[in-house]
Amino acid sequence: MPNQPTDPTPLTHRPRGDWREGVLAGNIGYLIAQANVASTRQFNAHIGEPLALRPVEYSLLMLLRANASLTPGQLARALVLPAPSLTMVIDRLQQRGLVERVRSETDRRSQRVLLTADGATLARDAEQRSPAMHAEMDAALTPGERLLFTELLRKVVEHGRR
Amino acid sequence: MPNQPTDPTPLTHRPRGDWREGVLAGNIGYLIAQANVASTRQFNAHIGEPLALRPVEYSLLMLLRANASLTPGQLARALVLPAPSLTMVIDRLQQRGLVERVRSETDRRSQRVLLTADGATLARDAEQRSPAMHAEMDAALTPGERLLFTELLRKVVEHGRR
DNA sequence: TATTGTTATACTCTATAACTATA
DNA sequence: TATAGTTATAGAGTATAACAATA
Repeated sequence: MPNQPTDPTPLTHRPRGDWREGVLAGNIGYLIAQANVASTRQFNAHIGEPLALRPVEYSLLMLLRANASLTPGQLARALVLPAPSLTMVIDRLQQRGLVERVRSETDRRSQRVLLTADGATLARDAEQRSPAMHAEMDAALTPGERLLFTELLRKVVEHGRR
Repeated sequence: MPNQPTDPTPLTHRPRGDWREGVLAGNIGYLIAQANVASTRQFNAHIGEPLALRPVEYSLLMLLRANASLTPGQLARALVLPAPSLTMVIDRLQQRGLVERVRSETDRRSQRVLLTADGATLARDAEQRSPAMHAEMDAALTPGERLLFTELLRKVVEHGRR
């Protein structure tokens, strides 16, 4: 639980360094964007740079690890990415030999994306690095807070989906 | 408080639509990125499109509303933006007549950025639209959850700063 | 020499529209 | 006509290095 000492100064007037945040202090969108910067930095340090994976590439590998194979359409929806962007992501991963595309026999328009052996190895490696990445985030939160935070994020994401 | 009915299915194996999230379900970075997409959409609907303001431009105006004037250096640090990016943001706002740059008399290298009359009017308008924007986010959270969420985000951001 | 801010440039990310091929 | 996916293209965001002016 967040258990701040009660500071009578309104959040909007509390100085952070040499400036005041004003209404931004309570602005969820602003805070989410800032948190996104921080967590992206942590991702890059622990997974992105060592394995040469971008956040979206990592997410895609994790999805294929959990689902064996998915269509580009499913991946686009899961990652909230427009289809053309997804095509490029898959192209890159395919060029690196991490995923392959297999055309459906029954409907030759559609295809399934799946991990190659190399892709599965890299995905496993990436997954094993997750605890180290989370350890850094966990330094900011107690275990209880972290669980709470995850649930609240899930609610916001779920509600924001359309 | 998040008060989920206890579902014995592990988070990683719960299907969302026609796929499973796997380890991403508990991945804070992934959730933050998704939440960022949702909140950016809400920002654009309520403030960004009606007032032709990008998120960073809105943030900058709110900071100037709270601080009267700031140097580009302070703004860059506050917005976690590299200096050249900030230059371009200020350029745009200046061309629209929303902010102006004033050179310091004592140290002619530095300058102060401040709102013009038009900028102050637009900033006030933008601030008045915030409640409507937050109302949408609030539909996903109870008032208590929202406060909690804000505090947790602040902790993560604070800790991720460097 | 160090600092403030800008210019130039490149690279990534994202979004839209138009297209191909199947159905 | 509708759907799955791709190509082409443009715009926005972000990062780095080199520079000008001032201290």
